[in-house]
Amino acid sequence: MPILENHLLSKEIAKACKNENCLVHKYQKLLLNNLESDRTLLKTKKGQQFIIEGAPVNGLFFIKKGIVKVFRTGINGKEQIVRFANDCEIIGHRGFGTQEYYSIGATTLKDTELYYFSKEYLQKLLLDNPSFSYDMMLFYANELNRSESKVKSISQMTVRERVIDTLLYINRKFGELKGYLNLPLSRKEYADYAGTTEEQVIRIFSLLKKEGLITAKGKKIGITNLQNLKNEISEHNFYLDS
DNA sequence: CCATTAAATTCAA
DNA sequence: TTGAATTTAATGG
Repeated sequence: MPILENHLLSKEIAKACKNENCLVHKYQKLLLNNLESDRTLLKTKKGQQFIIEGAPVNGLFFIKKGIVKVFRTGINGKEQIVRFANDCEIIGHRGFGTQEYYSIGATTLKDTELYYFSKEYLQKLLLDNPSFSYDMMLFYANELNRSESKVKSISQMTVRERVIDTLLYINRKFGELKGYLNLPLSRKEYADYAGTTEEQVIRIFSLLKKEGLITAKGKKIGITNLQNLKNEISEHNFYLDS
């Protein structure tokens, strides 16, 4: 790859990602500027599904820029959203090791650019590069932690608490933009993450509005009393940053 | 869970 | 930029 192109690519990444822990950022020379680098850049439009449950695993996705929801479909056909992911996150890692098929699906929530690395190439990198392997291991450990917390939250919290927890998660992860959560989600998506139904979410939102804890204009949700929301779930405060 | 109405979002002219 | 068409929210049974 020509030097100039490398340089532009690096600058582009540095701009897209200011997170020091971002693996693509940290290992960009290894991942992107390597001669043997086996990657493709995938440009998807909003609402596009790029991982289908049950499809064979050939590699791993890194989000270059955008937002993605990762979900699993239950027996009843109900969608359980596992997590939301934005810039620099890894998608599809569960199927990476021994698994042959994806156990999750992933859909973009806005126009998103993804890097796709082949399994073979990443395996080579992991074998050759201890530091990269270590960071990947930390990532997996953290993911495991997170998913265990989530199991707890779904089994021990009330519906109202889970909805509040979801709001706080979105707030933590995506922040606010002029008074509203910086990610428009449908009530159904809140429900799918909180493990409840659309109607429950709508009713709880109405209550929270009456109580002056949140405001809502369509898909734009504003948190007006963050502290009180936190207080309600404080006895369960096992959520780790994610 | 479903039906109805209100509201918001999208899309194309 | 508008408003008609479509999708989504909210409520009550």
